[in-house]
Amino acid sequence: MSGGGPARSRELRKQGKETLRRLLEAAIVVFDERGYSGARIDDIVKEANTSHGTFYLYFANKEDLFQALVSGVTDQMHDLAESLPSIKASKEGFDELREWLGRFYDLYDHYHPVIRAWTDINTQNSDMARTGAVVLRRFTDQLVRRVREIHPPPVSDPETAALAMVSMIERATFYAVVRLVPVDRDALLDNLATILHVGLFAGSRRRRPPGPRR
Amino acid sequence: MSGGGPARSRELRKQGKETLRRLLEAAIVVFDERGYSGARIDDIVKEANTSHGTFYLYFANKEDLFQALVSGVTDQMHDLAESLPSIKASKEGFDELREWLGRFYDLYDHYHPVIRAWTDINTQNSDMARTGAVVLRRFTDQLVRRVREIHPPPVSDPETAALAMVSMIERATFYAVVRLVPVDRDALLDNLATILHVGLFAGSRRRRPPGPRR
Amino acid sequence: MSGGGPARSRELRKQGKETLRRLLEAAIVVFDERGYSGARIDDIVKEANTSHGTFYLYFANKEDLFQALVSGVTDQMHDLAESLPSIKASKEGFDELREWLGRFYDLYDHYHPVIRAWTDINTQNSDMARTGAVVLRRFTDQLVRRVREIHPPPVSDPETAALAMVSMIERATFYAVVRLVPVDRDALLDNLATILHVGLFAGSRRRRPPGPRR
Amino acid sequence: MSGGGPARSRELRKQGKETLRRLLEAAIVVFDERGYSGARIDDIVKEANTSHGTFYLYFANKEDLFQALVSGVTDQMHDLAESLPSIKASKEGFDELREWLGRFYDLYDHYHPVIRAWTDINTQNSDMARTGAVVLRRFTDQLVRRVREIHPPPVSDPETAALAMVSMIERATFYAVVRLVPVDRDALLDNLATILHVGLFAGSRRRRPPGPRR
DNA sequence: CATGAATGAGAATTCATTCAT
DNA sequence: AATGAATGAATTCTCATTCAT
Repeated sequence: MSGGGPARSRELRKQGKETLRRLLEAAIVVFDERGYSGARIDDIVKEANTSHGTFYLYFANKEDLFQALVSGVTDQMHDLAESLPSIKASKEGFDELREWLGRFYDLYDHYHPVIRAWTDINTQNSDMARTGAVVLRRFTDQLVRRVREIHPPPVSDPETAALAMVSMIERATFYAVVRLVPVDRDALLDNLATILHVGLFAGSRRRRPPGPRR
Repeated sequence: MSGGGPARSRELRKQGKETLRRLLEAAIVVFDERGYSGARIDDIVKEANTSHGTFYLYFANKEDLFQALVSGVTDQMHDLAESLPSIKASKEGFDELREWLGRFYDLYDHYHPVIRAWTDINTQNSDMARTGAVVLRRFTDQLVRRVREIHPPPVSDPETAALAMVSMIERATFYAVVRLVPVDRDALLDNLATILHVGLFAGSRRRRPPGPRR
Repeated sequence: MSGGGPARSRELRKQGKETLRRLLEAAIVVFDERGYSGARIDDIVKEANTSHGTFYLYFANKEDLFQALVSGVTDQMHDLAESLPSIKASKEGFDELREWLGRFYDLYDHYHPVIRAWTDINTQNSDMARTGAVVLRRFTDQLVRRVREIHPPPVSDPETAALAMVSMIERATFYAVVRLVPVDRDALLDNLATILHVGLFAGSRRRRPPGPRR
Repeated sequence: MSGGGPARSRELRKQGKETLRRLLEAAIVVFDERGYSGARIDDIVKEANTSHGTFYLYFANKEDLFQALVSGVTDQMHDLAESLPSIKASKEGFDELREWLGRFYDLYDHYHPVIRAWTDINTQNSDMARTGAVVLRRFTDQLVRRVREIHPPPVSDPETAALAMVSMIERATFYAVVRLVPVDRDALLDNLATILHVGLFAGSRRRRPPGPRR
């Protein structure tokens, strides 16, 4: 993950890279504790064990740091969307789906403070909101593609169905990750995978796919 | 919707009630534009066409105002959760479900700036987060109750299934309301209702329920 | 003299006007003591007996305050330029010229900290520099007009001659006002008036105009 | 021009001298763009293509660098003042005067950012202001000497007349050099020389000295 | 000699809240 | 009941200077 404005214009040596990394990780921690707008630069540098002035060597301001984090998350989200496999009716298909959901969960788990703040930065016309829409789009588009591969077509409107599925995955993961509901990772993933798999193949199969482990 | 701290202890005449109402509505507008922590008292009083000093005649501070808004939303959310009807397999059952989703949508549409700000107030240990969890709980509990009424049982784990459904409804509505995806109210509601209805009755019915209008 | 950005958008009552005036006068004092860039907002508000926050009620920042001062000076400079009388060869003409120089001196005396900073704010492309050029232009233009009224023409190139005269007046006044040379007001004014008057009428008169008082 | 504090105590090799020279020239450029207090060490080292740390190898701080520049200018100004020739009524006298003004112009042209910054350092009691007064004094004293050589005495008060002349020369040159007025070097110098020469010899001559070339 | 990194004191700015009218 | 003015604590940001390599 690369630095913000000021850092982008300089060549960073080993020490510089390390400091940059520390600042980015510290920001995630502080955003988690206090939210984006509640986070003070001061909190971040303390968490990163560095000084106030150093912060501004790497980022123009808090938003610049946030941008750097967001663009990192965005990249990984895009890769993840790309890697959504074809969804097969078989047990193997179920397992692949569940495994993919697991990777989504883990990414979300690490970056949820950033993702959360992202949603909160209410700037209709900013390109931050635009970026968010693009990420969402990548997930739904890829899911639409996978749904279209299924015969017979499980739904009449794959576009909206995909949006609904992504909504479900995203928010349920969010609730779990921020502990707003007391559900553990495996239980959630089993259930999500089951609901999705059943929903997509209920019309063509008699029996349920392998149920959740617990 | 009632006033905050200072206002609570006073009897409000007609003029006072009007000012209070203007402040609350202004706050929603400003929270929409700038988020909770980005909203300055100054913005709110300007939007409400009143003065700085007047604000503190009605609210102890910004959080007090926010509490007033949240408790209004919370009450309405609870009423709405309560009103979720038994879900029947019939065409009538579908219509009732869709109608209920419509009421959810409209409530969300008006208050989304408040709901959004809710997460902005990140402080894990505040009772604001607690309140959010309670609202979520009410929805899932009520939905679990309705799912349990269905025979044969459509899912093996009604608790997690309900969580997934609520997640889907909430987030898809959010995406639509804040225009992060270009879908209109009716199209979204038709599709959500269909997905939920099919999901709950697919096992016991041969044919799809009435499809979306468009 | 009117206020800066923030103050311009509000109606000021008596108390507000008084505070604004105090801030502007305080700024002149502080600019004199420490120069423009050396002046801290803190110094200014202390001199004005008000608080830090109050400053920003009237001005967006130091430059905004400076702009307000400059535009005040500019207006008075323009009026002064306008009031340069026709220059007559007579004793009365000499007296009128000297009186006008006296008004220039007094204006400069009060505002020299502002004028000085103005010159220092080296911003080739800013409109501040532009404004300075305009003021200079007004003086030279008016002087050219007055020189052209004289017969026979005392100089072959009135444009550059006027520039030279204005340069002399401005800088000599500056040296005197900031005490870089030990010359008092009356002595300087007598001499300047004499030099100018002789320069313009030497060709047509035999005798010197009434000499300086000392 | 010699280096500042730290550099003074060291013997500089070829590379060192080159770096020192680059820093001094860079400072002039940056002072021109941003003024003295607006100039950051960072700007200067970037302009000089060197690093932050290197700056402090040659100068103790920004003021030290400035002192080095000022003392260079001061020396050259003193030499220039010394070199003001006796002013003769003849065509040759006019040419010598104009040539001297040309040297003043060129010196001013190169160092005007330094001269300008000089006033930016406002602190009345600093010896920097003292130095400025001394330079001014040298010019006026030398001019007084030259005026006293002229018979019959062209003015009754040579002291103030000299001050007025120096004021005119300095400020007109300044206006021209910083492009506040659109006049080119030769035109300005012709006119200045003419005005001075006529002023000093008008009483004893019938005809104008050779007019400006354009 | 040279450099990138780090530092922290100092200055600017914001904004919730109080107050006098 | 309403308001304009004032306040100052909290925060952001800048930049001269030092340091380790």
